[in-house]
Amino acid sequence: MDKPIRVRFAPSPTGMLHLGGVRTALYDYLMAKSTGGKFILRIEDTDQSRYVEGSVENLIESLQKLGIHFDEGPIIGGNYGPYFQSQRLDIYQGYVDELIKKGVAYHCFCSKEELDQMRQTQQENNLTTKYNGKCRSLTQEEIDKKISEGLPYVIRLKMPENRSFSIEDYIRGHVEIDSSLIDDQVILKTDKFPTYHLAAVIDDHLMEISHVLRGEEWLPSTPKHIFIYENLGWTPPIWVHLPLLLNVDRSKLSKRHGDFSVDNYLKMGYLKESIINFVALLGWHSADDRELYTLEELTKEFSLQRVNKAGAIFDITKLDWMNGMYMRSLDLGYIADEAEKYFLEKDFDLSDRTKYLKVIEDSRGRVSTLPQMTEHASHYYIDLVISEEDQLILVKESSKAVLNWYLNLLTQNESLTKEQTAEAVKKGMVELAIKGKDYYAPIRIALFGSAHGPDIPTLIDVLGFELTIDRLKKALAL
RNA sequence: GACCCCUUCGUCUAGGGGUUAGGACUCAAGAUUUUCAUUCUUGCAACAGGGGUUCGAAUCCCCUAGGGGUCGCCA
Repeated sequence: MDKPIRVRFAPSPTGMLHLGGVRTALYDYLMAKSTGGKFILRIEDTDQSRYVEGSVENLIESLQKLGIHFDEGPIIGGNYGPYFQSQRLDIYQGYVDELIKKGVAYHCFCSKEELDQMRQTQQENNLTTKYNGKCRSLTQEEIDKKISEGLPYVIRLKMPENRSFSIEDYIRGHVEIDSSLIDDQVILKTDKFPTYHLAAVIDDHLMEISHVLRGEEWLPSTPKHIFIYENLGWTPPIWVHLPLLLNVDRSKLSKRHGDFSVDNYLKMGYLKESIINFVALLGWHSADDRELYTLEELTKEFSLQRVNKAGAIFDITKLDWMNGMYMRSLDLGYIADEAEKYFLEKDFDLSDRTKYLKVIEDSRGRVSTLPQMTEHASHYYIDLVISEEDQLILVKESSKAVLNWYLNLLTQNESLTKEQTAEAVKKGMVELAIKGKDYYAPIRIALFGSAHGPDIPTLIDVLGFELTIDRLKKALAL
């Protein structure tokens, strides 16, 4: 029997959770859920200089908002904690000592200036930039002396010279990388914090991670990780290097090209349902033609085998379509609740919940995001602004006849159902002997402020008896 | 520059030796609707190029090209 499936999402707290992270976290989550495994959140805060205040909170909140819940991690804890790497420093130190003892890691006292110089020279001579191994064979005496002098140092991995590392990647298959190309990676920094390479390996092992899902950008450094596993006597996890999410110009999704944070997309009025669904489809697809999935349905359908190799461009056009689909198909009350803050921002009076629900029902079929509804809905909530062109239509004799007919209808029938109104609309056309545009345009302009818009029964139904009459009178008064 | 990864419509993708290369988004046209939106129908649009292997290649192999990633005491 295979080991239980345990996957982890391990972001560094350097900013808001962005869509690329969501995709990784989502695949982690789906993988765990679909196999009865565990999904772990681990915070990789080993670089204090890049730490951004509030980002851990944002990461957790964003995942929660999207419904991607983790089984172990910050706040909720678990049997493999702590889940902040900054709280695991002692653990790393022990393994660093072990690696040094084994002779596969060493002290390096080279200064930043020296290293910069070295890199520059290498670049000028078109050589691979790599540590030159100056401190590789320092004697114990030399090391002790430098340490006692208080010289700062780092610990580097002593990569073997002539061997080849084989990576068996779940998605990419067999990848071979020659050790001579790999740098003597710093694994412990001057400040005694580990670098990613050390901390991730140790934690993944200690937390019994079975599959490491991460972006493809990690593939080139995987040999370093394998080397550490080997020398600590551990079995590496199954590597799963996910294709990258790309900007429209095909470069790696980055902040430079826009704000791809979850917060931002939520703020722009995209539903969590469509964000999840859309992001899931960036790199994964079922064998059939299906594209619409709830998170729960994804857990049933998702499989790592069907994840693509090529990077996927994040194109918002399809997200817009998908969001529109969810706007129309999800529960009306839910959409109304989600949209409420955008309506409140516009100072619309939502005290009449029934009316609000009708407004939402009419609006949601016409747009692709939550806030876009407010524009259409404004015709129901604020005083109409009728264009000069439309005013010319309203003052025509036939138009007045139409408006009067409706005014008469409404004053005589205070409570018409939509169906009854629909019948009345047809009757009015016959009685007045006015057809088509001449009949519909004036009434729609009077009630909605535009010749284009919802059908008349809907208009009257949403506006309600009083407001309809009020608008009719105002139009007649022009 | 070196190394690694990738390559089917503009975009997301299905297909993995024999298919009229399928779907979705976008766009266009038409239908429905009093109008707008929705919805429906149809259309435009792709196997990066060149060599092999094979009776047969989008599919397997090689080369080339293009794109991306990595080359930090960042992750």
